[in-house]
Amino acid sequence: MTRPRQSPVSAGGSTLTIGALGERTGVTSETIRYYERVGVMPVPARGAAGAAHAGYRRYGSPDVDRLAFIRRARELGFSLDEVRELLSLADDPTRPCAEVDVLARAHLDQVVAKIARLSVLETELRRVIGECCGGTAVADCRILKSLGDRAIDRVTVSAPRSE
Amino acid sequence: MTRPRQSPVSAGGSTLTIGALGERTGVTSETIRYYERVGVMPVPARGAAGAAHAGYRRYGSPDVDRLAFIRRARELGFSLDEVRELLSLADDPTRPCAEVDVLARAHLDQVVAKIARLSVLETELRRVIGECCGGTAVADCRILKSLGDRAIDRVTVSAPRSE
DNA sequence: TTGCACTCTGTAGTCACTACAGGGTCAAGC
DNA sequence: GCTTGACCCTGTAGTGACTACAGAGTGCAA
Repeated sequence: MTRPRQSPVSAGGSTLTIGALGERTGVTSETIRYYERVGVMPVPARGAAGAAHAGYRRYGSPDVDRLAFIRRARELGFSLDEVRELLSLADDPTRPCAEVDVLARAHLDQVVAKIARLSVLETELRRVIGECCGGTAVADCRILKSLGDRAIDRVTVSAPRSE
Repeated sequence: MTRPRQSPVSAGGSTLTIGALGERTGVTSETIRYYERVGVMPVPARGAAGAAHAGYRRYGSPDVDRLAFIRRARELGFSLDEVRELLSLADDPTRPCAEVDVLARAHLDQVVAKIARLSVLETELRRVIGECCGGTAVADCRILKSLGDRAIDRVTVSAPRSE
């Protein structure tokens, strides 16, 4: 948590260590290495043997941009697969913009569907909580009784995992 | 998908195979075994050696009830840890109902928070999509440009993983 | 006897990280 | 020169809630 030493690469320099890159983008070093491993971040150059910080990853401003892009897409809820797709679209400026639009709209649909499912859930939970009579023992607990019911069958909640 | 043979245990019988239990509750055999492994479903009796279906798991109606309870709680978005807690509450009828209420309310809070985060995300996505000018090449794509921005910094979206 | 549906165990994969172990590299302070 | 401590390296394993598969056994009908 404390920050007694500056990152080994100067703040304004064009080459950044993984930690400095992480600081600029709000991503941890471990996550950056993970992104490299799964191929959304490129394999970077390394400090030469004998030079300062030999073997350390070296990043430049295109990497900052790319990582910021990834982070923002992730914040918007795109999966890493979708991010990969967006990046490959961005890398080839001749491809049609419509592809991006399709991706974004599909994602929006997912978000809207997720909100709808959660809203059903909220209503259901409020109903279940509202039934609590304040009894002292769970033997009479209406919440548990309600969970034992098939009451939710009334609404269409499909896969619970993607809630 | 086809169903040419009936489950080996008669539909009205008191002992069910794992497949029959799954049919009644909409849970796959693999998931039921998983629930057993992680301790939310009890270790069931088995068919005796020499008897029919030796070694097969045998379930009764309490198991149907328990699994239905689990499934419904999962549909309401409770984690398996929370389900375990709910079940242990239900198993001891002398414990106070308030504990269940606390669990359900905490969960409701999470659901409400999740909806709020997703709604921010929806707005943001709609804005981003609305910016698409219908250009032909991604070189001019405003969606991609917008993803390159720091525009979302205006809103508070924290961990993307729990979206 | 063959085929098929179902069951068994055990292991590995999914997603997007996160956490660690066990080591190397540097700079500052004593 | 030595220690301390911040940072970096690789590789592996863990998370939650399943899902998928391999390779084997069981039982019934044609």
